[in-house]
Amino acid sequence: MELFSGSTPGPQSLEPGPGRTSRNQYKHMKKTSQTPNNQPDQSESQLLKNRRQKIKDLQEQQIELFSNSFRKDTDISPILQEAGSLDAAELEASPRHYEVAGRIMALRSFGKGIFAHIQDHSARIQIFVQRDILGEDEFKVFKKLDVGDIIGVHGGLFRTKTDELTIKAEKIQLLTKAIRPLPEKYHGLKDVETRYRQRYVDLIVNPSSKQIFLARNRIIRHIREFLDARDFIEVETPMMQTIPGGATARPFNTHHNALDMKLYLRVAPELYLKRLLVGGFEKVYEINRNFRNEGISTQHNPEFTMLEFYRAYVDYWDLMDFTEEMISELCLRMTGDTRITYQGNTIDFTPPWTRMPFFKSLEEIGGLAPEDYQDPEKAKSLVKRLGENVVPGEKQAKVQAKLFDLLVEPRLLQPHFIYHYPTEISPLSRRNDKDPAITDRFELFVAGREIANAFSELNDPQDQKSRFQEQVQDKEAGDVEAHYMDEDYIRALEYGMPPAGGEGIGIDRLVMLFTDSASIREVILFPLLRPEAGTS
RNA sequence: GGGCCGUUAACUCAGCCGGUAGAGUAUCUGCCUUUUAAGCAGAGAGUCGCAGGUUCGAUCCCUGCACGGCCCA
Repeated sequence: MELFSGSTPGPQSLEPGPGRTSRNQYKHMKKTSQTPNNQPDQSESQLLKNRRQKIKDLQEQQIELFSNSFRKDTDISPILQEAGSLDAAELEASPRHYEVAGRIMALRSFGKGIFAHIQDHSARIQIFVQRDILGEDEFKVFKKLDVGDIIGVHGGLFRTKTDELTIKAEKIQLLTKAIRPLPEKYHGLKDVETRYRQRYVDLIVNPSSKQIFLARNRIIRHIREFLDARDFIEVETPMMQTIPGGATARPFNTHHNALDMKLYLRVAPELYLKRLLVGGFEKVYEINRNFRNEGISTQHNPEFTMLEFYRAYVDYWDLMDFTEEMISELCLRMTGDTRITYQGNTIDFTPPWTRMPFFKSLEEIGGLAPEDYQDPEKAKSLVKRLGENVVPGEKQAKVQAKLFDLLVEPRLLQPHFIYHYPTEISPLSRRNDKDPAITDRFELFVAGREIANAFSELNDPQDQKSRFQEQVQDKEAGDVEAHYMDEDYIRALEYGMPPAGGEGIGIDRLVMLFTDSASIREVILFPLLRPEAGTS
């Protein structure tokens, strides 16, 4: 009640009358450009014109349009929980009063009584506004408000004839006037482009969209808890790097003016996290953005979020167990089960998951005979026949990886660890002790896509140097994704990096799985889009 | 980069064989104090993505471009 008693400055309610902030004062306030401009604009839609006229009317009645003097005493959700079991008589016997705030999402006017729904971050509740309770003047002002406006409401709880918990408004204060109308209440906002460009509107009107980002938050929180509980240290390493490394990918270029220095946005944090292993951290992780200068698709956004973690004194086999535990536990905490439904398919994360060597998968899942992928000419012609290009001079392992991408990856619906990738395409992985042509590396596939990439780390500086040199040759031969030489990283390894396992998990793709989203853009708040015509 | 599809009122969508555009919601006016996609009566609202072409006439047919979606690379 104190809020409405006049102890705080400024207009306290919709009651017309002298207020502290007059229209003229408005002009001198900061953010003037954000206050409504009442100049009629010929090109503007009729709806916006109506709103501006309404705003002018409200201002003439000294109604503050953007008041920040209201303090709510509860979210809406607790009200619904507390009173959910109380019937109409119980509520009448012991009236409960609340101060709530939220956005008007629906209005049903009956002349002298108006029903509205207001929505805050927690829930939605109905309010009932009556002329005889609010008073004639204040009621008249409320009738001018629109769906989309944000208001503070003081009132007592009751149940309507249809048994809906409703706040009978005794005071109402306008907190934010909306100038633009919200999309239609029934169909909502469907246009995909508008949903991505104007995510703020999407989040207001599409609860399912909001749920995706709440789920994303829970997923990341669970991962942090999982790692923190196992004594991992979260760190932040450079996102602007002088030598981009840690992944075969094309970087974004940028420039530091004061240092007049070329910089790259990182494609991975890997080499820095391993420097930390050299420095004595034995369990580190980072959850942050990577940037890769490549095409955009339902699976790729140029900036995306990756978890990378490194642990000394474990190998890739240990990491498979660790990954099974982390993701099956995550699944259990997200859904109460170790299975999910993704795009109509049931995916079962119950451990253990299938583990299969890379070349074996080409045979068993890809249906190839050994000579199909071992014979360079056969492999190349097969790739071409499947519709993919072969770059002249491309390494055999790259061709084999393409065969894998075409024939195996799309078929890996259930979780699969594919391990022992060729050394040629794994420049940072430890060689297998028995066969130096393959590495102690695996990738995790779920729903036909790569979710994780992990390996026993290469800590032999000489071997690492020669692998970098090979990459540099590839780069000189025109491979824009090949690694750069990183002398400082070699120097770090020369001080001695403990044997370790490291893994990267694509957070966006994980979120896609647990929110049943077909496109990565559904799980990124503001996905990259080309500039809208006329806005840049 | 290629193929297919889309772009019509603020939102969701119709629009037939080419004859200068409709509905619902929203908005505005009036009525209505327990509704909930409230209701009833009336009204206003459009650069049919942009630019060309064909045609007496183009939202519609053709070409190019922009943005988006899906698939392929």
